[in-house]
Amino acid sequence: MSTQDPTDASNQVVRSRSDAKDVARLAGVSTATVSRALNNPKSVEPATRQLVLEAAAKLRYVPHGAARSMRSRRSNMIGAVVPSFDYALYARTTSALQQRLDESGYSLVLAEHHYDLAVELRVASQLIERGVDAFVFVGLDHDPRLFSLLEDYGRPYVLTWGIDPLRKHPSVGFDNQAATYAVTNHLLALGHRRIGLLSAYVEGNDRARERGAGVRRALAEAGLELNAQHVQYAPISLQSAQEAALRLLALPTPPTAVVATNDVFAVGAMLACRKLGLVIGHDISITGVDNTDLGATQTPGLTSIRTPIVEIGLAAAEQLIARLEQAPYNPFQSFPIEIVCRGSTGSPRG
Amino acid sequence: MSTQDPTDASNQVVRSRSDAKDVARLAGVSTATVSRALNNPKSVEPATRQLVLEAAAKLRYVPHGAARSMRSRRSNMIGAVVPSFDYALYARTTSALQQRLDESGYSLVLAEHHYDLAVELRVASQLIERGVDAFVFVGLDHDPRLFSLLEDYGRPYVLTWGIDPLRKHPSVGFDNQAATYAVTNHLLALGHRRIGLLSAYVEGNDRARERGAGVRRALAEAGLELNAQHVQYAPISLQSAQEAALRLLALPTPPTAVVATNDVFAVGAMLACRKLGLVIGHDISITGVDNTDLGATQTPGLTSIRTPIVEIGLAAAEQLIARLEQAPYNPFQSFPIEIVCRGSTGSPRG
DNA sequence: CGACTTTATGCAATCGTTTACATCGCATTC
DNA sequence: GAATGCGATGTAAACGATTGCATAAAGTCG
Repeated sequence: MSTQDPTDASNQVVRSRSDAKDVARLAGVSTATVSRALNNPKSVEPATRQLVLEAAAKLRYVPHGAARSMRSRRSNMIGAVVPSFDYALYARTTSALQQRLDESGYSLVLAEHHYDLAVELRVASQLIERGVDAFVFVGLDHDPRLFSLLEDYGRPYVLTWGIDPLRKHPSVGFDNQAATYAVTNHLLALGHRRIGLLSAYVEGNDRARERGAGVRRALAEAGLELNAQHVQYAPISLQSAQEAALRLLALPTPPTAVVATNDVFAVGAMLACRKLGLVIGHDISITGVDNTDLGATQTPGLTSIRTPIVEIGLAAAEQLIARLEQAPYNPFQSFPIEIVCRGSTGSPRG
Repeated sequence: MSTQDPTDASNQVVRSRSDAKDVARLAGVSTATVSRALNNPKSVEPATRQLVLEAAAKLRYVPHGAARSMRSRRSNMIGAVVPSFDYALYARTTSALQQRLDESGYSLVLAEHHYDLAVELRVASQLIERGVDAFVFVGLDHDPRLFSLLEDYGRPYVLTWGIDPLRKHPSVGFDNQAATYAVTNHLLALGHRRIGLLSAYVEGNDRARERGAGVRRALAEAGLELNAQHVQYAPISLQSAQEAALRLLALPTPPTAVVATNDVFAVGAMLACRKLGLVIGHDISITGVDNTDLGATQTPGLTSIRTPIVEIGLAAAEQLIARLEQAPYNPFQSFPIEIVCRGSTGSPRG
């Protein structure tokens, strides 16, 4: 447990890195046998295998992955390209992904693109250079050249947080439109008629676009429509969400309810309301999407949609592992979502 | 922007991966020149360089990283081993780390150990196998064999979120003890005498240990001591923090203030208080550490300590890049912290 | 018991770069 | 104008595994 141990007994053992040749020599076999004993145990005599394992352990042998992947054309690394994971959602999904990959001996290489599809293309190319065997991307919107690249280099991939409606690209996620459709209907049922939308920029972001569409569809079905003034876009941060919400609330006839396309925006809106002295759930209703701790712990609690944050990570990992190991897999997986009602929504005043 | 583009014009160009030999042929030079043109531009004639770059672009050449790292013994990958990044803090630090690394052409390989130092050792070995050039670890507590391994394989590393008091291991962070020392003094100044501690398990977690020590030191200097009953340990999650806080509050003489070793615990405690109908900031005071959005957006806002979450990631990246590029670097970097007072703290009742 | 199969192992080529060394031409200097 | 040096380029040998093929030993069968 301690950080220090200057007299570590292991000093007497090997100091510098040893290779397969060293192990082979110590075990009295060829490097071919070392390789087989380590990677394909049943292809060598159990006794030989034992010898090799002992030699490897004694020499603290760590195989040279670059050499392996050069020859075997497999690196056992998976690349994940996310918009940003200084964002609880993607961090959780990625964490689940990493855990599942680790169980099967894969490592995760990570890159962010900060909602810039050109950057996404660049980092994906970089990850191909690093030799990753397969990719996880977020969302359905991508530069077409990304798919060319993946095809050229024969890298399997899976899109997450949405299902490709054309069933062209393997994807795991849920129905983003249904999420906001559900909360909007909830607000309509409570009697709201002037509903605002607080959204992420939709350029290159299908999730935001679909979530906006869910609101519009619900309103349309109620014979209403989304007033252009009642829509505000912002970058994903509490600060800018708060500012956007303030703009919304400063209108001559502000909305009585605000649908935010995610919990961060919703909490930003809550901050704005508190600043203006509005009582959330009475003077104004607010909903989020993703049901994060951030929203759930607010006072009052944020009405939101539980999305399959962890499930997406696990399913993506499983699909890619199956594909890499030539096992059967389900290319399209959609998870259910569910509304979680809390105090941030109520009937409009008067 | 669209996901689909079946008639992508790029179809007519190269389909499968091309290597340096192809580029050399097209440019009319040797592979050595290709390599030099790409990696060490000033060592070739500008005109030649141009030729190579054009050929590379035309063929959509992506170098084979494994081959490169095999020969050059450099992979341009950095490994980060964190306890968990389904935890806002580490996710933010890692995000900052990734961005800074990306700027300099490095990729980030990520692993989690979930507070198990044996797992940490295992994944570190796995990352060495993947060929990472250097490592970032969280905290000062590690298995001594981890350091042997790093030494054997000559991999530079930096510890984060704390400064090695013995100045043995390069480290960037801040004084964890000072954080809780500051909030405890704040509470003492407000008149609190019965102060409780809500902490993560300290085994293998120097941050938690130091933060506990900060409370004890502040109390000792005030002639008080931490009642053993007033200390509760829990895994890092809102749910378990809430449960631990309820145990604390159920005591015959519960503390009038609770110091939590991080914001998640603090917010868990707030949930517990709300459940019991206690008015936070009046009936009871609560403090956190790390000044996260989660705490800042609570009602009332959580008094906390701003810690250098992003700075740590940037400094770690810069240190490692400097070391890998033989530039001068500062192995020990300590950042200041500062108390942020909000409504969750006030004078004790009566 | 001989021919044929199966199994375990070794030999050596191979993956795609980088880089030490050799070479060549050209400019500089006396 | 010969000697020298230097910069740009090519040649070919690495880097350390995996794996196709060859081989030897052991097992199977009529």
